[in-house]
Amino acid sequence: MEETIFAKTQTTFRTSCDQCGLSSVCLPIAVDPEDLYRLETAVNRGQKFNRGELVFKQRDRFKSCFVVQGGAVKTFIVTEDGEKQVTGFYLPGEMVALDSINTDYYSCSAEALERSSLCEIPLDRFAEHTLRIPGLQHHFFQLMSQEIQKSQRMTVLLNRKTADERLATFLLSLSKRFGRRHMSATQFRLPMTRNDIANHLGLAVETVSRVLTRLQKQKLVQFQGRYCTLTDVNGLTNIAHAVNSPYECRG
Amino acid sequence: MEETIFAKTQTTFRTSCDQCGLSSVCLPIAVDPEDLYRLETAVNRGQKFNRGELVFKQRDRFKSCFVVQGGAVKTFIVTEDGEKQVTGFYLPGEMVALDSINTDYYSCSAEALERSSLCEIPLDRFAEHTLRIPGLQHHFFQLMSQEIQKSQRMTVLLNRKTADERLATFLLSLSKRFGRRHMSATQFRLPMTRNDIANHLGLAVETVSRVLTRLQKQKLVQFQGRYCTLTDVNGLTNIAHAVNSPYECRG
DNA sequence: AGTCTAGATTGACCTGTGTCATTCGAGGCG
DNA sequence: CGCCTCGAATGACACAGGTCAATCTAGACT
Repeated sequence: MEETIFAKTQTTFRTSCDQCGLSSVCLPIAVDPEDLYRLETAVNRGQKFNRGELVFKQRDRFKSCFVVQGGAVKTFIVTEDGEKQVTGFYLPGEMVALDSINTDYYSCSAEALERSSLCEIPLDRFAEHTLRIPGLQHHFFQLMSQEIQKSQRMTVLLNRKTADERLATFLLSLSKRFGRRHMSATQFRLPMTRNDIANHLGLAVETVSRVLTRLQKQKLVQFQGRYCTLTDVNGLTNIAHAVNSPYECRG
Repeated sequence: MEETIFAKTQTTFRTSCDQCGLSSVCLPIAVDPEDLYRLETAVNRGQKFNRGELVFKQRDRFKSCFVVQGGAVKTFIVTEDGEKQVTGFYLPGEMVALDSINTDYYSCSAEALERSSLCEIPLDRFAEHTLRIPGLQHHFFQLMSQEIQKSQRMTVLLNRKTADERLATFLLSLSKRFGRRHMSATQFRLPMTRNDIANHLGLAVETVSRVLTRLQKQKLVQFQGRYCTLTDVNGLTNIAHAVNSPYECRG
């Protein structure tokens, strides 16, 4: 039933939280069986979204965070001046909307990149939950800290890295994250378009294309359309963590 | 006693929290008088740091957040590959180290940009505090959400804006933040070097210099060394929110 | 199968911003 | 007071990556 080498995006979703396989994200919320039961009744599991559908919309009233079960999601903000900026990609096991917790409105929109399944975790009455479930608060603080740190690493990426370094970093990040969920870390399908990647990394689409073909020529990766095989993780790592600053070294 | 037009950095610090003038940051933590008393005993007020001194250091055990009372602080991270990246500047009334809450270690270092005074808010036993003070958790979640959103705006800035737009945005941000604290929003001293600005905005120092003189020639700002006078806020706003993307429009 | 469209690739060219090198100015100190 | 150092400003030049334009590819639909 499992698909071949490439990470499958639409799997059969389990009906109980403790079998979901994403326990490291949600289950710390529920430490004892009673909590687990409450969690299961509170959480709205396995909502499906088609490619292009919005999971939530910037400026809508904040209601829930979402955990990706299958598929993939991108978040983006639209700035005052109408610029669209992809702020993140979310893969199975990752939680979306942490940036909006305890604010009144969603601070970004989230859109399914392919047919996806998400768990909705209602957090509008967050305070009550935390009183009931002791570990919950700590867990969410941790998730939010990570989100800040992720965003700061992004800042470094954009500030200090060349196009090649950005893309190597990006591919390795996907690899690591797929790997964490027991999917292949070296062979996967990119759920997003080159355009999304370019936007996210602050590059032109053309540059993304050029760099990817260049990395391919260097035998570091191989592409067949969206399908991606990392053939030399070390090589990529070397590029990603280039010892020096963007402009004074290359090669 | 008040200094002239320029925001004073070393003021006489009050001894009680409710007179501190930063109430919007700290006092939501303490909603009733008893809480206030607890807060005053818990918080370590008015610690002084000289220019260049570290308030806390990346990878040190996380202990406290800090609120800037007077002066200014920069935070920076050092990446695996030895790059230094200034992640933020913190002015009076702003809280530092939110990105480290509920993590084991500080995720960045904080350094005083001039002689500064900070309030230390011990949060290592954060969970107990939140049980005792109901509003505390909500308040901190809010602060952290803001921090994430700030970081995301930074991403947009770095991704989509030219050097001119970045600097206009930067100056306006300082202006707004000084203004919030009842300091002049149009005349202030930059507490950081051009180098810090350049690093933070992902530019070369030379570019910062050139752009600042350019903005000066356009009569939008005026500089005397670190002293800065915004002479045309609207003009700056126009540049900061340039209607189109960096490269297809200029002027 | 044939058509359509959105996404991806590739080449030619251009420009914003980085690098290098030099000069200038101001604050700290013997 | 002059020396020293660090930060800032400015000019000459180089190049990474953007723009424009054309072509190719692969699903989606009739």
